[in-house]
Amino acid sequence: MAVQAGTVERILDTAEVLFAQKGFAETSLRAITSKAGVNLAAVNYHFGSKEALIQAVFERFLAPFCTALGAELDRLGDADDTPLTLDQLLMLVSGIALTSQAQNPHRVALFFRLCGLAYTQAQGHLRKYLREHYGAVFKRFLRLLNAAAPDVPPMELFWRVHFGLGATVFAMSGMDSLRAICKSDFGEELSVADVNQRLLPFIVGGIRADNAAS
Amino acid sequence: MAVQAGTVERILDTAEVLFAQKGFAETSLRAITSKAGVNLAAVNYHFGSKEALIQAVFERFLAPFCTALGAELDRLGDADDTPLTLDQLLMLVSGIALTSQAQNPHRVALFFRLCGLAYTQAQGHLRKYLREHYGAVFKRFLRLLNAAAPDVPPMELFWRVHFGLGATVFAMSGMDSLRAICKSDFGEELSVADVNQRLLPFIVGGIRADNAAS
DNA sequence: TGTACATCAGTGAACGCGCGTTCACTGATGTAC
DNA sequence: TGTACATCAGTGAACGCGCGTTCACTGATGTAC
Repeated sequence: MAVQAGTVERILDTAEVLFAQKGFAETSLRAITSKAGVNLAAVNYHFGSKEALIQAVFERFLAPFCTALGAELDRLGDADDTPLTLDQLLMLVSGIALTSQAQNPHRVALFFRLCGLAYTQAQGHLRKYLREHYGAVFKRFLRLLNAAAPDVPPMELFWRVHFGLGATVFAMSGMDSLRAICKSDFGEELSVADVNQRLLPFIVGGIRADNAAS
Repeated sequence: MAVQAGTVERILDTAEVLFAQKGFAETSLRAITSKAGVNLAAVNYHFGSKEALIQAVFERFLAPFCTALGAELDRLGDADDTPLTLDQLLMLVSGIALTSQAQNPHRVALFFRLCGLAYTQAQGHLRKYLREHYGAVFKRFLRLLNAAAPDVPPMELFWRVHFGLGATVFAMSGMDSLRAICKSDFGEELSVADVNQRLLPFIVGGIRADNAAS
């Protein structure tokens, strides 16, 4: 009854916010459905299970992002003739992340928080799903990074990329509390974009660092 | 009955491992007590609640670490006469983290994983507890970092330290799966110490990076 | 055009289950007189 | 030395609760004849 616009979308919209706020296990289907104004059984009707809902939340972010990233990489050409610099590559990803969620940039921070949760919470099914669906795009990007930082050995780069990923995820996850501390300690109110602007040089500096002595 | 050695310790030992493996919400008291071989009611008897058990797990790590760190900082002298370098400071923390858990270095990775969980999972009570008990030590350390990197403005440093913390937490959290990927992709089996050795230059490089233009 | 049936989004109530917590209790040990 | 009582670690069973999931059902819409 009452075919209001987009039950499925309302569930996804609500779920992504609540998951990011409290985590997957801590957010009940009852909390999601009551806040979304839909019937409790609607989640299992449309998605099949809570696990499938979690995956659907991630897919709604990642599918447009990966499509846009792939298209942009195709456009710039994969060939080694004009390799992109490290800064260009990171700016590219950061820019696509922002524009692929044109609606509001806040969603990007929210998504990284979900990524952080995906890594730290159990959710083995989710890690498997992400690897299977998006592992190829990640490897393609890693190859470009290798071309952009030729003096960093591939394995070293592998680790540094993950360190940078960690810094990003952590910064986005703790964004709100860190910004609050920053305001109370330094009296400056930074936007999400301000934090990003500080994050990029940190990562570039980390990736470019001199190799450790033995 | 049967006063076996250290019911309390057996609960803490088991809880810290299970929490790190699966998260706080996902680990039930029944799982902890049955694996520890103690009665289910023993947790509430000795700790009062599950929340209090979580805090006790953190305290058992942090108390000796902070004591050792404070003592070492006292020994080196807080005064500005011979400021420590960035590398020295980070090596100091890393070294104390390792030696304060003399038993086995594996516990350090485990602890950072718990820290990652503490940040990403709800657990508001835990963040409050950590800030109240250990915020002062952290601020003291931040002041020393400021002295060690005088050309990085304090607020910039604040953010970069947290980026570095994020990289650390994430690396330790995902340590096992990252090491597995590293082995399958590069054929090299790294130890936890090897990963740490790669992490330090990344963080130093990130903190030392040139400031972003505007 | 009218009727019978199929499809499908959505519903309300109930299901069984595992959870953290509680409570009356046991049995060993220490203490006072 | 002996007895009564207090303390305390630990126990077993039960408590109520919120959870994800299921199921029979409704009512609107589309389709075949």
